[in-house]
Amino acid sequence: MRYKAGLETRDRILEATRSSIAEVGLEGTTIKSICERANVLPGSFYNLFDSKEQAVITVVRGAIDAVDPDPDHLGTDTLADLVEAYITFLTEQGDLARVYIGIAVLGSSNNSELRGRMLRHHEGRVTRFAEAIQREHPDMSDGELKRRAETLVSALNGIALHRVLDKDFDIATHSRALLSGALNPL
Amino acid sequence: MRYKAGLETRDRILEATRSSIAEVGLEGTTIKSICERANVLPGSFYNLFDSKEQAVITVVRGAIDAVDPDPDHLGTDTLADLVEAYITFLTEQGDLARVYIGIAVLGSSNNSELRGRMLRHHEGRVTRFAEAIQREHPDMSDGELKRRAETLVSALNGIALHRVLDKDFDIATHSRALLSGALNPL
DNA sequence: CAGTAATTTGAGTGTTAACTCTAATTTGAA
DNA sequence: TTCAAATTAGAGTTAACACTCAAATTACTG
Repeated sequence: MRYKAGLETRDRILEATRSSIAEVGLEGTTIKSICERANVLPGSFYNLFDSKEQAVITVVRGAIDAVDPDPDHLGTDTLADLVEAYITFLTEQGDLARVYIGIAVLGSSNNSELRGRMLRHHEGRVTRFAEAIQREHPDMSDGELKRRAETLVSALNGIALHRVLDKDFDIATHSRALLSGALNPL
Repeated sequence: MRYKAGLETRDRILEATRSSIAEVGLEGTTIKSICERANVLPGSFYNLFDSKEQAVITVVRGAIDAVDPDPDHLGTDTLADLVEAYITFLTEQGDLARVYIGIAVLGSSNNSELRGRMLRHHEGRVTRFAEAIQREHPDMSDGELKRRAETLVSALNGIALHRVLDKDFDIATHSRALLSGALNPL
């Protein structure tokens, strides 16, 4: 049972955790950095969360959910829709996108809970892309569908990742280039 | 001036640092983990290196150099050659490849020395790819050349990165698919 | 076979991290 | 208004980290 004050503090702590991961990464995010951003003392943090990891996982779960704008999975997306949705997520949800990329790619190695969650998420994403390709190419074999989906999802992640290093990197143009065949102009 | 014993210890420490970064990442690599792998005590480590960071940078520099099998830059590589060289590096230099991907992508955020080094390396790599594209398409504009090179390098890194999460991921097939246009079979 | 310089030892230092605990304060239902 | 439960405060604990240092040992040179 929680009072209103506790729930508000909890929200502040999660927002602080999110911004801290986005700005300084998982490694740089400490109880101290979270508490300072949230204007809270360690005792309050541990009154609401069992561990730092619990707060981090809550934030990451939110980031994973935000990647997929159609959780109901209506099955009508085109490949271009999926790519555009990813571009939109990356460009419009700054902090969450940074958390997502940071963890998807690098942070999960230590933490088996996060790692498992991210791997399952990735599997689902590849399936989603494969189904979209199949809608456009009904005769393609399952193996080929999966292979193409994997290439595309990994390549998109590579592009998203580079933005973490270079703030001005134009994600949208590069992502669309993957689909338009601009890599192989022979 | 160093005795032979010291040089051998130095090699053991660098090899230990390399394998530690490859296995448990930069964050999991501690003086203790290095010294245990190298069969050395902390005092010996600090007799040969000024800091942990110095050993790490030495290892990373080796990984960066190993990516490029033609440092003389003869200017005769085709795009396919460059992609194949990267595939070879990733598949045949297991530990170094893991170090490279780990740092290129995630580890450099804390460390400005590493970050600067990696950014310069990336720039050089994009230029290299752009020149290879130009050799095949002499009429393409500089902007377009750079854009295509950036897309390709980032996408390749995304594919390489996914192998860190999934040991069985087939880097070679997916990397070649980027060039062959198999992403966009419309 | 000195003697000196390099190397190794391993206990020790200072710092910072996550997390705990008790007491004080605030909340809100009866 | 009362009072038990929820919340907050903040000093304190434990552990792990990078790194130091004086003494013991080993490697090479003349």
